[in-house]
Amino acid sequence: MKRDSRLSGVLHVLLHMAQQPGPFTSETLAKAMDTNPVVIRRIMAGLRELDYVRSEKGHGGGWTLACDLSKVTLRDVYAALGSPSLLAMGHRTESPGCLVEQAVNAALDQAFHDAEALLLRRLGEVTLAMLGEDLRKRLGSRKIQDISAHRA
Amino acid sequence: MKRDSRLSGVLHVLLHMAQQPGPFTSETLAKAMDTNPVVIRRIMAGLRELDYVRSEKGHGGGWTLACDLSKVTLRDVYAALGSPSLLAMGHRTESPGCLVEQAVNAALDQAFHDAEALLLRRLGEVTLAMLGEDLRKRLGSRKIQDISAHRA
DNA sequence: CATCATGCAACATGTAAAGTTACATGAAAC
DNA sequence: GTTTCATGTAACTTTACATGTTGCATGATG
Repeated sequence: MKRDSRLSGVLHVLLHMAQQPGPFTSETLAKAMDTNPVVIRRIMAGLRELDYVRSEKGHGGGWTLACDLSKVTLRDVYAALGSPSLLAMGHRTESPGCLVEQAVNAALDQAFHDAEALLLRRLGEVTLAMLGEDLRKRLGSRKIQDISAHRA
Repeated sequence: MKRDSRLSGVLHVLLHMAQQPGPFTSETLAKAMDTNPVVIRRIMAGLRELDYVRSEKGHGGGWTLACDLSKVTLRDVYAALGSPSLLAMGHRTESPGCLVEQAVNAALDQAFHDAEALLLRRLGEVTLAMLGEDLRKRLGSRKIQDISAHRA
């Protein structure tokens, strides 16, 4: 199954934006992510809706952070993407008239639900600020890498 | 994202097989699952590899259970399918030369790994025998439903 | 040897993310 | 005001993968 990488992608973008001021154009961000500007706009649209970022048109326009990074968790970002399904597995039918199917679904649902809940809890425990802090540690003494120097 | 339903499907088949003796043809099982015989053969191939089921050709042939249901867990069945990815989300690149990407991946991996581990643990706690027991409870006083009477 | 069943390869379909193209909208620079 | 830059969005193409389908080879039973 093809895996959804929007969460990873949007976090990457946000973290880059947190490293330097100034608005970033979709094109700049797209180059850094090795993707297309339209894709950037798509995944950022949900964040703008929730006022996590702001976008402006015209000269000097682009994307700007507009939230307290210590107040936004990875779960919030996930929700901003529309809460796509987390699990790669599901049932074949949603209305099981067959008792065998019901028994199977009950067992799987239990496990799936627990895993999903744990995942959401974990995502809710990490803020963007914490991610930024972790990044700073990784950077160590090194200079902060300019986004334009992003290597694919 | 489209969700993989092979685990649900194969469990459905196994549980049906546990309800009555005799070999089942792929066609019979396929009708019960409202799918194609070839699909049945595909998902059963992995189980045969691990000797959970046996298949025989020719007249009177078909699929037969060949394991102790109290010794095979849902996790075993999952593994027999080739351990397809459990989570619907992943990273964009696997070799992150970018420190930002590394920081993001580290955070997500942590959460993903925990959820995956929990899910596997849960699946490992349920045996096919337990599923069968649960099914018997659901059946209650009702007669055991013949597989040929399976309603879609 | 005819029939039934699996084994398997090859191809078709459905779905969703990801990528692309095209054009409209609005803001700043000149 | 018109040119330039940037987002907004719809429509389309591509890609990946589960699923569905067809055809034929293989082997077992009657």
